[in-house]
Amino acid sequence: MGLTKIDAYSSETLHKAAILKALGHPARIAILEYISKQTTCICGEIVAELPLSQASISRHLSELKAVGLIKGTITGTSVCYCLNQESLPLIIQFINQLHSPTPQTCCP
Amino acid sequence: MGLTKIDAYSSETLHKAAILKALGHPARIAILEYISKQTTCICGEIVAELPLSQASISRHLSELKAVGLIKGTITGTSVCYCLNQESLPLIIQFINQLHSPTPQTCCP
DNA sequence: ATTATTCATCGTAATATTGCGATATATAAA
DNA sequence: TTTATATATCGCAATATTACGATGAATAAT
Repeated sequence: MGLTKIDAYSSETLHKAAILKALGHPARIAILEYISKQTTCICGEIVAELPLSQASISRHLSELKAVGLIKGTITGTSVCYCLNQESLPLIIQFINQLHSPTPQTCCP
Repeated sequence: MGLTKIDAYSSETLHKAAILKALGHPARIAILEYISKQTTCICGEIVAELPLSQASISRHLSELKAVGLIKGTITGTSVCYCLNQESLPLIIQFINQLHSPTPQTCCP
């Protein structure tokens, strides 16, 4: 995060920022969209979906897992991933707070 | 963005990632929340709101403006900022796509 | 037991981000 | 015109991110 002064913000602000930062990369968006399209969890098919190395995909998955956006379960030699729905309401609430139905009328 | 392979993704994926990345910093979240709390646009009060230098705030504002999250209008010597509601539906749709009402039942 | 498969982690190079002081720019006020 | 005020931009140093090959760890298959 560069030289961010993290002690200047509330823990909730930091939490939201961490999740949104994890969402802010095209590979991770592609991963999440792929997972969300499936009806069951995904076991070891993600590397084939994106033009990134296995090491890079694993890193992105671990970032998504670190902020709680996905859950992973080991089954045999592969790992099954699915979305963690519980992580989303915080972000939905934040975006909705910004998306007012009565926008400010100044700033033409 | 480090060494991101941007040519591997659709422009819509890149667009979403850019907006979410802009949202993924606590200072920018604090700025947006402050702006959203006001009923009118904000003219030159943001620097006083956060413990960052004027240069740093200006940089964050320009990043938010670059991805279309806010609009700025020059009035005299100050600049008035307000949210750009048009930028939000893309993100709302993305999050809603993830937030399925019937979550996957595997991955205990 | 050995080998194959799957995923995680380490180490490294290239690039991006963050924050700040200093400075530029532009309007307002005197 | 000069001065004050407000915001933007430059240049820098510190740190973070991204991607990959190589390697490690753990289970499955032979």
